[in-house]
Amino acid sequence: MAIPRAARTQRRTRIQEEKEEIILEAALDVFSVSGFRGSTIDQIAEVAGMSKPNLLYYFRTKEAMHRALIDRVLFTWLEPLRAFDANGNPESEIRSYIRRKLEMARDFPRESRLFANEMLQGAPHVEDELRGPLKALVDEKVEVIRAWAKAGKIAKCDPYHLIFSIWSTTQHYADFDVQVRAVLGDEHSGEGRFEDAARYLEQLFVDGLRIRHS
Amino acid sequence: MAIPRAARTQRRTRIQEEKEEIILEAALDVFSVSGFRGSTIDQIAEVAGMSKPNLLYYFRTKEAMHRALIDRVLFTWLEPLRAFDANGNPESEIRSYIRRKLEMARDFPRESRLFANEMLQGAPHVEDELRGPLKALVDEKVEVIRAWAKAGKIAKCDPYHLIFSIWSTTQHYADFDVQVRAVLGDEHSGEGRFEDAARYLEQLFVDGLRIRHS
DNA sequence: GGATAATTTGACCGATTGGTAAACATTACA
DNA sequence: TGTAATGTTTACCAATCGGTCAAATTATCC
Repeated sequence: MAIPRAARTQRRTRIQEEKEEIILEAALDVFSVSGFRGSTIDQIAEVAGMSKPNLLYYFRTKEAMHRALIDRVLFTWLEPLRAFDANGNPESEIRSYIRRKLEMARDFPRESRLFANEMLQGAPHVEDELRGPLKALVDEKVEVIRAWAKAGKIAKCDPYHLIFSIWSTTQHYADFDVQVRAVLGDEHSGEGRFEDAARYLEQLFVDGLRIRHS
Repeated sequence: MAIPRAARTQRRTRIQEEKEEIILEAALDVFSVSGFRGSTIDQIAEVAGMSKPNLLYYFRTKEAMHRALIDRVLFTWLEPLRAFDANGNPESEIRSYIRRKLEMARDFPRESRLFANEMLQGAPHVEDELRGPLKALVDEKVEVIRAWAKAGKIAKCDPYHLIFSIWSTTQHYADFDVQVRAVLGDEHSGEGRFEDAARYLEQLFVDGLRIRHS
């Protein structure tokens, strides 16, 4: 008789690690496109290449799968912000933060969409994490930016909205990928568009559009 | 015997207009949160306060409801970009475009989320509209911006990515509303946050962060 | 007021949903 | 190699899904 997963206290088997990895990979495929409600265990099972009961042997509910996925993604997702260094100089820190976020949008678009889906639905599964760890981390970095502004190294601006604007502009290339491709047309939708985006965004944040006042 | 909706050629009844309005309103509530796949006709029927068969009397399928909703939203959603005037001066045009988009995020968050949900799912219902009318409109405005850059009124930059960045930064306040509230905390989540966002974004796009090169 | 068309609903359908039970197969380990 | 634990599958369940049907109700118009 198999022991229900939640009751296991022993170390995880090799097979467990492998299969759980495969399942989470498949779940990411499905959840990131259809959101929690719109995804079905059958879909995930098919992508994972195993039967539904087998899948439910490793994760007892659809919720548990989603939970495990969110937990894993949330940590790595905040890595770039964590790397934001108070001792660095504003220009290089902001430039590299934009670069890193953009790289994540390019290399982990499914993770970005999973998160976006969760936000659109009102964050029913992660609101605590948002109000807790996320807010704490942002508050910390906000102080860094405020200090820069106070020291005259950067224009006075609302640091919260500055962070929001970096998040939104970079994640846009993952979450709204279809729209970006459609608007740019097939000829400009190659991988070069991330380089274009990086160049534009760095310019925007560092220099603005340098609009001539008339 | 009732005449199937699609076959009707006569003018629409008063009741038809009212009920279709109620249904689309309810459908917007539901679809904008859960996306197409994640929403059910029963949910919409309950929000609309009528029985499921009654709802299906006005829209024969879930698809038809979604379609009608998307069609209605798409048009008004592009209104701000259409208003973008080639003859205006760059600063006021960009400022007011940002303002208008931000107002839409504030006043029509459900419409924004409906659209975002559709994008996340790969735009299965609207890809044609993106590649057609949307791209055409953007291309037109891109030429305006290019002309401004050529005339030296504005910094040289990729106009496509400029438009993307205005879209993403403004819509962020509708689509990621939960996150914005969580990070700002309850004390700064009042209606004033839209004024703060507008001030910050206008500054960003017009002047940038004026980072001192070190 | 009566006929006729438009609207509304309860009962129902087959398919799909999340999840279970138990038999069966495989692995790890003494 | 035997055996106990782990892993997998087939068959199935009640609930919900999108949607139909026919009967009942209501609005419209002469």
